[in-house]
Amino acid sequence: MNSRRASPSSAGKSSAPSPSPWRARRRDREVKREAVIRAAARAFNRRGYHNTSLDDIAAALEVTKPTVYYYVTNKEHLLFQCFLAGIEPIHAAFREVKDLEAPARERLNAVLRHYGEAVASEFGWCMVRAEDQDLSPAMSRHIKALKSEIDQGIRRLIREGIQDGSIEPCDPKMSAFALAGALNWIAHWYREDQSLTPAEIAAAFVTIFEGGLRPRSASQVATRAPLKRRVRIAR
Amino acid sequence: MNSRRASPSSAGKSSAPSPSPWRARRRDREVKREAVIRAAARAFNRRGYHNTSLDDIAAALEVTKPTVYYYVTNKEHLLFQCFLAGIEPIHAAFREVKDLEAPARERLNAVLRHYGEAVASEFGWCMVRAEDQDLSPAMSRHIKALKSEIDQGIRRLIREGIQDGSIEPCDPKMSAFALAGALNWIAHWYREDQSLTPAEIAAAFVTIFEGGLRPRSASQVATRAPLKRRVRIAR
DNA sequence: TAGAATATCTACTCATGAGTATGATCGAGG
DNA sequence: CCTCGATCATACTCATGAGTAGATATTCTA
Repeated sequence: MNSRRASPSSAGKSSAPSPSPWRARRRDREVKREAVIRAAARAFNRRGYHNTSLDDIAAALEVTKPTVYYYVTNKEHLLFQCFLAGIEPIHAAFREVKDLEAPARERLNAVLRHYGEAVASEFGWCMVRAEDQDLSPAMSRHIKALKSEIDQGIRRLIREGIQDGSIEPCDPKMSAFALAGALNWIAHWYREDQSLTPAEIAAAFVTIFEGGLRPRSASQVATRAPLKRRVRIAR
Repeated sequence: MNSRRASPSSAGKSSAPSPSPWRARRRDREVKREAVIRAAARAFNRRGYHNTSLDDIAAALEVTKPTVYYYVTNKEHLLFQCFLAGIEPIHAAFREVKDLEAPARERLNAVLRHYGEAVASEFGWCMVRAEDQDLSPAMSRHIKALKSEIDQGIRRLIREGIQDGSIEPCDPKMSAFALAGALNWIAHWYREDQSLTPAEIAAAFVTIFEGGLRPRSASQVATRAPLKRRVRIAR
């Protein structure tokens, strides 16, 4: 983490003489800034936003609070940066899928897989839990807007799927809520040390969403209580 | 909980006829206590646990903070009470369904409907968001245990459904996470003034869970991009 | 109506944590 | 070697909010 200055020390850098130190400095600074954001994400993830002090974050980086403030303007912005880092891959997924020739259901599935992986990522917690309360009105609006984009994107894909016949007709709004909710919730239970990788989890979820609980095979075996479980009417 | 002194209070009670004032007092107290808990739930629901001070709750009840402390021991217990109030109907749903003769899928659906309604209730937020962080270790364990019971109950119903053929074979753990997640998330977006009632939302979700996104009808129309949307391969 | 529970208020304490003022340090360029 | 700017630490301020001490008010009982 602590990238001490890599200091190429210039020294006859090709012919180009001088803007290198400036550039190196700026790059260093950006690296450190990202380290701060990652440390914050990890801390928020573990203890929650309100139970994480900037002193905690600083301690995790082995620096002091003013140093943290040297890289971010305040705690709220810090959360916001974590949020952005978490949500970016989802936007990327939409872009990636945008111009694909494929039934909308498959495009939706691709987005959902990326979505699930993003939620299980280091920044998943921040992405999922930011906004609600504990944010200034302005910031809250901003985050809500970004989240809404994603919601609308999912709804659109569902509508397109219904149109092209690849998705069973349904209420796009409710379906989008159900899908996003299931995936968002991953942030509540997933921890690194899990047996499944984020990709595997996302894939499992997509399978569940696609198929539903009701058996596809016509079989439809028992419709009565099968083996054990006798009724004890008289309670 | 608070076992108030049953107060034999010595004094030849025995034949004594009228503990009525005592009883009335106790009832009053219980009513007020519940009012405190409801007020807290509403406040937590709106502004979140950490952004709600006990002064806020007191103000909502038009009393002062010490009065609130007269009815609950501290903020954490207050959240815990809200949690219990929220989770009770879910436990009730399990009990209700326990001795039913019906395919497990239908029993599961009944539970999920109650679950959804509970999450959309006044206490839904507290039930869903409690535990995580911001709770003492002991309380956290307690709440986790109660939540785990519900999770295990859902998994059990899924397993039973797979056995009796009413549910498509799947990973019970992942499926339970998906279902609970989708329903839990309702607490994040549902507000009273919605067009749909909690019952309607719960029903809609169960329909989605059951059927899945893939069309049931064999039709399977377009498998290619349908109308607009031409590819711009060259990026 | 005295006197007890019971119920509520006024006016604090005290810890925590966000954010800052100010000074030290260190590398680079002159 | 000295200065300058970038970086980081020490040591604060200040607001907030949980929880409490010690009244006071309100009933009900005797």
